[in-house]
Amino acid sequence: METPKIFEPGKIEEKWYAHWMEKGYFHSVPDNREPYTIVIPPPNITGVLHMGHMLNSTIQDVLIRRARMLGKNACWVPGTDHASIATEAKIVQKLKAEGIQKSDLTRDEFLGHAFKWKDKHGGIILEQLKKLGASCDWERTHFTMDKEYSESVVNVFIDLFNKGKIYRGVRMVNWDPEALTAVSDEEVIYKEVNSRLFYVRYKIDGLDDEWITIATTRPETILGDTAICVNPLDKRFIHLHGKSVIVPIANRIVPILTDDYVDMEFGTGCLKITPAHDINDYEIGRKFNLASIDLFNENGTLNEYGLHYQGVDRFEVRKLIEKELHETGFLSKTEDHINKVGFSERTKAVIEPKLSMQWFVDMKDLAKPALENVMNNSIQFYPEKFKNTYRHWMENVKDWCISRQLWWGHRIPAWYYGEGVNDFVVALTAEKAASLAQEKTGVAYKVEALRQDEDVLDTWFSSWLWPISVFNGLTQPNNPEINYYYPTNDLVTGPDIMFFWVARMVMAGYEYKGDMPFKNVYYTGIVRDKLGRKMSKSLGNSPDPIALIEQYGADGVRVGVLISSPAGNDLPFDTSQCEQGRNFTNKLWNVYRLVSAWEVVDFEQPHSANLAIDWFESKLNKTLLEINDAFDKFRISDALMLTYKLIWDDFCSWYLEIIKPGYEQPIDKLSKEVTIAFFEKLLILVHPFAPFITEELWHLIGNDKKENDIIVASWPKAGKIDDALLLNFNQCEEVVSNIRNIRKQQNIANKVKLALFVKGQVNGQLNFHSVIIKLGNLSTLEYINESMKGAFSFVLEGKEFFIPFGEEMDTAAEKDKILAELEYIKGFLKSVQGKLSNEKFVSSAPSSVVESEKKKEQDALSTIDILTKKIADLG
RNA sequence: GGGAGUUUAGCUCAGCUGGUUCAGAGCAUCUGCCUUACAAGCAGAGGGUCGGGGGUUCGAACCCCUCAACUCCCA
Repeated sequence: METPKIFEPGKIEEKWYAHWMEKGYFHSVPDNREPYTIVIPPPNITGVLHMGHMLNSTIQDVLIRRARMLGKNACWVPGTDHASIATEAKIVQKLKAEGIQKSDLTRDEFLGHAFKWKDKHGGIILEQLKKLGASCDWERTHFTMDKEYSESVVNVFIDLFNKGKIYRGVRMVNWDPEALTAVSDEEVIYKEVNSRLFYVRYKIDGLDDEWITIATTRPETILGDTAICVNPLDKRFIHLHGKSVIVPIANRIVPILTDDYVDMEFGTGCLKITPAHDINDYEIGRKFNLASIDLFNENGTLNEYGLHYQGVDRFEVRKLIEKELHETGFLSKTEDHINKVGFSERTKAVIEPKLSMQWFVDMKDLAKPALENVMNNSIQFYPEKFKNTYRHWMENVKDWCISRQLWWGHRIPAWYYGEGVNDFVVALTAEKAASLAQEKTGVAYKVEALRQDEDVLDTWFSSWLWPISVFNGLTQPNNPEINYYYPTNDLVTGPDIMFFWVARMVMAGYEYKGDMPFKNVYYTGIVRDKLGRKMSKSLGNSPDPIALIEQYGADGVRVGVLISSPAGNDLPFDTSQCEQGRNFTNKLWNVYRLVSAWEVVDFEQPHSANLAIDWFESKLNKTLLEINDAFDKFRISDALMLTYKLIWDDFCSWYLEIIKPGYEQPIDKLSKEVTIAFFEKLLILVHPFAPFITEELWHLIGNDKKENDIIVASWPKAGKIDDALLLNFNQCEEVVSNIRNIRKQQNIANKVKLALFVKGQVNGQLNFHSVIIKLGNLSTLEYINESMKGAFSFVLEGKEFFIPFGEEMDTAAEKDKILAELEYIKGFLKSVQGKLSNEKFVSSAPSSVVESEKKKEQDALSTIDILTKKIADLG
């Protein structure tokens, strides 16, 4: 059967993935090899593969596959994250569509629905990763709510509580009125929005017709005002110090305070204080011991303090109250104003600062080793610039609000036995809690009398244990696996979760293992569309990765995604890159087509082939060192590009063109064998990037019998590099290019054989004489002592090359060309001589630099000489 | 408001300690070729005051100052 001209990836991907799985190549168990471990950033259980995962996972797979080939015990641990808010929202939505309200369900009923859903639809994304070729150890797939994992999470909570690092208290938190839960500072996204500034008049109490005007963006919170504040230095208000005002609508009397927090320049210089609904007001409230009036219900509507607005949504109230203030004469004016508003990362709802009882982690001590070990490069960031961002966050780290008013997640192991603020204990089970409660109070409590905290923990409170818990390092400390695989090697993730996840894993690592969780962190960029927008589901600008794989092949997409994605830089993605990737796989395919079609006959190897083999061996070795170096520096795109060019340019365009026998000619045995050996090495180098086609070709070129697969082949070791040879070949390439150029300019068909004469070759032949004859399609290559008239010519390295004219020839054009060249060289000479005649340059520059300038001068002079003669010869 | 980063060819990016690795790569473009591995290809070519201005230096894409634009992080 004839080999198709075009590689068809769809036919082989599934076959090889199944084969790899069957052979258990992805599975790792501890042995005496060096471990190489990556834990996947666990995608949300509800997630589907998007371009970000694609980039991220491809990089991880490249690293894992190369490590495997380097003989390391490669282990890539996959899994999913329960993603409490996102998943709960999804389940609630799904139930709603079925006519079920969450509020109608008990906690257990709800969780029953959730788990049922998870079992059915969860983990689609892991199946999608398989299509990409991800060589994860699927036997190690973890889920952050697995039994043992959950135990770790809860135990860590208990431990930190017992160490005094977790506390419970009333604090100002970020409230998401849509998800009805508190969220952490990191989950709030601030955005500039066009809003309005309302100027509202408050009457001074006890004075006749004296008013003070405040400016606010949130008039609906007026009902919760408990003070007015001015800057003590503000002369405009000195006469009002110590007075009180009457809050409009609420008709409450509140004091006028002075504090230098107030910016005299902003608005009217007079600030209303609503301690329950603004973090800064809250601080002032604490300072002056103000009452705080919480106006809002959990869903963002007003409560009984909202008076006649009770039950109305906060944004609706803003409109209504504007109207009321206007009608009653309290509103003096409004202005357009741009301010920053916090939005929930998950639900996009406007965050409401709200006082509430929550659980917090005290971060100060945890942050110390985490900061130190990144700053001293024990943990290395790629690119390094992210160290700055990391340091800034760590140095200003705030306590972490970890309780969420949700059901989907790890329930907080706190048990309440009374109504007092401190009437609780923290324990793994109700039984233990009962005995602890008894210890604490001296009273015996029945298990049934205890109420467990209703809240669950922030998702990241489980994710931060990921590198430890996937090896059961907390439930079974010092088990052989954790001791072998931890610390892991590389973490590949986006900079957007540096604080959510990376920083906290580092903290947990030092707290619970006394060691870093990973050695290197590679931050990928954000995948953007052509217009520079972040690819997202809501914008609908993200291509479906699976459709891309079907169109271009997994290998093509992998190459396309990596071909221009330096660490930390955004990846502007365009499908044309996948096209390039696909073309590359097709190129590989055609190497096979060519080589496999060669018929072997036992005859002496042509000289040109012999030369080409020596040259390519050096070239391959040299490039291999460069590729390894690029990998060591996590310059993955560079490593790919080096591989790409080695194959496309050096191997295909030069090496194979030299080796290739003429049409229907056989090849000598040795050349074919060596060529296949080269091809095998090249396939190994491409394998991490394009696993499927390389496995297919590996078998097609004869490894089928040997019972081995490329996935476990050894990464080549670089052998000898002959630099002189490489240099000589460069000259050969230039000669050939010049010949081709003359052909092109003179419209000489490729089939027409040309004669080439060289002047200035003193001893023997040109390097690569036979190669030049073959690639230049020459009838003859001869050496002469005198310049030749009536010939095209070019100059390289002081040697003159001549190609005699055919019948007709455009001398004028040839002369113009030489004149232009002459002009350029003369300009060049002038600049070189300018340098050399500069006293200061000659005396201060290093002698090597001066020498090289002198050589340039000599070369230029002799070239000018040659060109001038040529022009004379042309007449 | 505070901090970090970026600005080099049409696009995406390399460019190390200031000097022959110095103005590069890939893609795109243009021009020839359906040359028996590949037109998803081959061969050639043209593209840049290295964001603007100033300075240091014998010498600056690289160091310093300044202005501008963009991106990200934090409040």
